[in-house]
Amino acid sequence: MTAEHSAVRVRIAPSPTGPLHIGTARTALFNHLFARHTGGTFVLRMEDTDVERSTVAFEQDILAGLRWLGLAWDEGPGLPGEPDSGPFGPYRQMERLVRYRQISDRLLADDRAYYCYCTSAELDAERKRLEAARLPPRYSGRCAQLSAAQRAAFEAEGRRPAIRFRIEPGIVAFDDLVRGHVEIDASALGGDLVIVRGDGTPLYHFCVVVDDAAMKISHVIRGEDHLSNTPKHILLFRALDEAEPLFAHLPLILNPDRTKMSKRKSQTAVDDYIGEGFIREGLVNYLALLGWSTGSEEEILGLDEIAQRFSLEHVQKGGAVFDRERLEWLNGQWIRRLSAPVLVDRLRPFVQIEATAGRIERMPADPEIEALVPLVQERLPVLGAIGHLVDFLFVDRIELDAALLVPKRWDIPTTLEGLRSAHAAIDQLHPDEFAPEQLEAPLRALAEARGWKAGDLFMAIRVALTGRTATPPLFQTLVALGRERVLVRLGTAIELLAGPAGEGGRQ
RNA sequence: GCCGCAUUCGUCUAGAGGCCCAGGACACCGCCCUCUCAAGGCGGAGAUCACCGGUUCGAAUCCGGUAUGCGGUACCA
Repeated sequence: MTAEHSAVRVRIAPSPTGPLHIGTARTALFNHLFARHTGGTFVLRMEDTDVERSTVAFEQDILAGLRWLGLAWDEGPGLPGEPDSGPFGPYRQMERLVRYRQISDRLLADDRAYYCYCTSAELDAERKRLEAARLPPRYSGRCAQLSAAQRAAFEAEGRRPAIRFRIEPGIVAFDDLVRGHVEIDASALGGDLVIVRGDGTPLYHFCVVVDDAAMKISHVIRGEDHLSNTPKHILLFRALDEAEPLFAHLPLILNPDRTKMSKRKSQTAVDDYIGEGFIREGLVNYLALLGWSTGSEEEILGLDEIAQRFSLEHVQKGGAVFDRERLEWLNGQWIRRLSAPVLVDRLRPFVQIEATAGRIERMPADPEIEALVPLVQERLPVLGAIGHLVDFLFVDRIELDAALLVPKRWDIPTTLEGLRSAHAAIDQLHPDEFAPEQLEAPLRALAEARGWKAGDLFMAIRVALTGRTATPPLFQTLVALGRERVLVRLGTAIELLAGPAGEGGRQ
């Protein structure tokens, strides 16, 4: 890091043509980390020049998602109706049109660019012809030297010209901060590059350079899919007489089949992960470790710790397959680290969803959710799993499967006896004795007196109370249910087993 | 097709000439703990470091080639 040069300025430049993508989030993260580590500035710029596909809803989604992840930007667009923040605004490209116009005019005046009157039909035909001849597609340059008369003729036809930037022959080289020295022959770039559409709107390769220059971006940290485009950008920086930034191309995040991660094959929307109950700590930790490592064996790290350790030298070169299982594990690690009040906050919306969907009969109050924390905290890979874990606490009637009620080593008569004696034992307890420790002793004693394995008795009770064989610890569950409901549910289970479908029905 | 980049256990990765017949983590299997499920602890299996050749006393690490994969090649970003 050369500290004597101008300060580090990095950016994330998403396109509001879809919801926040996991890949965009990761690129934003790396930029943010680099800025934090170097004391630099993190800029957010919306690349909304694809008017057809850009929407304000997507823009909002992206901003909200980045904020949710904790990736605050130092400069960027403001909320609707609010001013942008930062001295290099505006930070939405569609609000910077005059600038692009000025620059393209200048390029035109310097003859670094020219008007091209080819229609897309003509261009398509040309491309097809080249492909048929097994030649690389490339613009012929037939508008490169038009006379004023020729231009006038095209104009008279009503053709709206695009603007093309002249790609001069030569080798373009740069030193990528993660890949090292890269050289590309400009002749492989496909000919002169369209920088402004026929309708006057500027194109990505042009805007990105104009803006990175205007916003004094020092390091362009982006996905590897832009590596091959970098020479175009460098040529543009030179034509504009602007200093080239340093480049760092991050490895791609991959589908399981090792192609670039896509909506078709993977879950790519950050919203969907949020909706499942991934928490920001888990997602950030996981994303940071996709293509980067500390160089040591540390792996459970918070954003600040990651920022301290971050460096581009430890960025991996090869693509990384997105591994949901590892994400879930990391997420669970972070859920376990949350304090009870924070976990209650994070859990509340997910409990609400269960209530709204009618899977539980009412929305529990905060103290009730907090009481759940010890039962669920180490059993949640994602917050959305809360429903299935504790729904039996919030419904009047549970579904009981008589077959499930009978523990593996037991038969129906034994189960009935077990449940009846458990009912009696619990019935004898004073309501104010209803605590985990006070429940366990008598029930264990009961099992021992009858010569049962405690586990079998407990399992019968568990299923009678919850309908399930896998639950939080039994005695905590009993307490959470409360004495009355415990007795009622034991009674219901006994009836079910003693009824026609139960006793005598099986075994 | 052309151009570029990449390649260490199934997956994420450590490794920057001898410490590596390759370490950690997820997933998997087993054991322990244990009222179930988790969590946790311990252990196991899993990579001829893509391949071939070279440099070197010595290569996963350096060089060359090959293969495979991926990315780019738009008046998308």
